[in-house]
Amino acid sequence: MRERPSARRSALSVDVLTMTPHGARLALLLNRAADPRAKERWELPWDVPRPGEALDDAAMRAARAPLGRAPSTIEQVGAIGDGRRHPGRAGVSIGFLALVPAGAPAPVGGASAWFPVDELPPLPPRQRALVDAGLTALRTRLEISPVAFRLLPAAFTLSQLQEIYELLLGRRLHKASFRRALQAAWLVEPTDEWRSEGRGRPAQLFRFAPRKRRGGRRGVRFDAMI
Amino acid sequence: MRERPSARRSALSVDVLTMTPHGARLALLLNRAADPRAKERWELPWDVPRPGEALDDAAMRAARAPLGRAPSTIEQVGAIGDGRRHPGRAGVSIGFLALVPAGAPAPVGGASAWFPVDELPPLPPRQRALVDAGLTALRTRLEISPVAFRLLPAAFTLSQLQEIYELLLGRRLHKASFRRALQAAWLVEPTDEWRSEGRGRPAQLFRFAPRKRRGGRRGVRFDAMI
DNA sequence: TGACATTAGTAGCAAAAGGTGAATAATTCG
DNA sequence: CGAATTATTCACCTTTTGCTACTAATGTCA
Repeated sequence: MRERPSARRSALSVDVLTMTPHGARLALLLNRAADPRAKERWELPWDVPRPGEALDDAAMRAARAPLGRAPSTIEQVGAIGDGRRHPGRAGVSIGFLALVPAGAPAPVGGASAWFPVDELPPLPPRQRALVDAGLTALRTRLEISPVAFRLLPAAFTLSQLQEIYELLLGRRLHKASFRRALQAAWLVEPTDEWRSEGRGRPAQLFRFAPRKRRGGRRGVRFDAMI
Repeated sequence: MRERPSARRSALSVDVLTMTPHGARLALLLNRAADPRAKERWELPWDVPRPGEALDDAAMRAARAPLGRAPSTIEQVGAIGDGRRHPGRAGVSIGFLALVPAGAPAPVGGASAWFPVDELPPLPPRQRALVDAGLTALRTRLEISPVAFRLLPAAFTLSQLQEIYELLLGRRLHKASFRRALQAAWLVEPTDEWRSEGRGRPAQLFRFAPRKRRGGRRGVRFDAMI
């Protein structure tokens, strides 16, 4: 079982937002609160970096414990150091987004569970703010970082990929346009496998394999601003 | 004169990347190193947050001291907490990007100076990494956050705005296309002032005034990824 | 004063990119 | 086998973008 961070006040914590698709929704991994006096019963996995340890490594440790394995990516999303309460009473908490491919196993033991992000239980205020920042970052990075691919196994169907985008964007996308744009960007390559998912025509499996940038000259886009 | 942070080892520092356009280049504000034994003679302005003080407020203090006034924006760019050296020997350093409109006065006293970002003197390794992260963040946020407008005074010409974009993107943009996209996004509104800048036709001044979003339905763009 | 250089701002067109619905393909189920 | 279901592609049309060229307003200098 994992070692729980000491209850002593610490200067710094790393708090992990472990996300995975669960059906048509995004799920977040929460730990049962260690402190029985805590008003909130659940909290983000968190830990205190060891002296000299890189923040990413500390976050990876915190993510690994309840998950039972390493997430496919971990990236920083922001630091909060104001008066809002943190379960470890850390002065500053740094949020990390950990992405787990769909089909993740249940968390280790009964001390952790997945929650749909739109039905989260009450959280310590600072962690609640980190969750909001992380969800915003996830959507912001969707078009510039391969986050969607990190929420899928190495081989996936284009319909699965589109579902991830729809889940993260919160709206339906047109299938033909989605595929045309994807192919034009040389981001995926087909494998020679096909998956039959019950009824209907089997789908070809693709893998994430970004190719060289073709002439990337582009004007400026102002329509994504504010 | 500003109070220099204590030389004691601290758990945390906020380090500020103060940027302003200088001619056709971006300039960064550096402080002369406090420690005479330091190999690098210059360093990013930095400070240690007071207990209970929000990180943004601490960063604003650190930015204000050498600049003599508040920057137009300050935003977090990332935290580094690995083995790389920091002048205050902080365990973790959080980088903040502070933007200053063009035409900034010279820094306060002789303890600070502007340097073009592509000709920076040697910096403490951790601060060097923060600078790189900050420049990347600046370019990444260019299309989703009004950073370019924060590098200009409240009233500006469209040519000035285009120059900022060209400076940040490192490439020339087409005038007609730039203006057409800008007008279509309802981001600026004309004032009734005109500026005569020596030779050539006088330019109308505009101000940043984002209007309501017109139907924002859009497909997914994959061409900005990786 | 008038030709010319210089900077600002616009039009218009062709090409590329994007949105949409329908057609076609390959399966499972009954 | 035929209906239902899912995948994949096509064809058509609209919007966006890149580009060249043009007009406008000012300073310079002979």
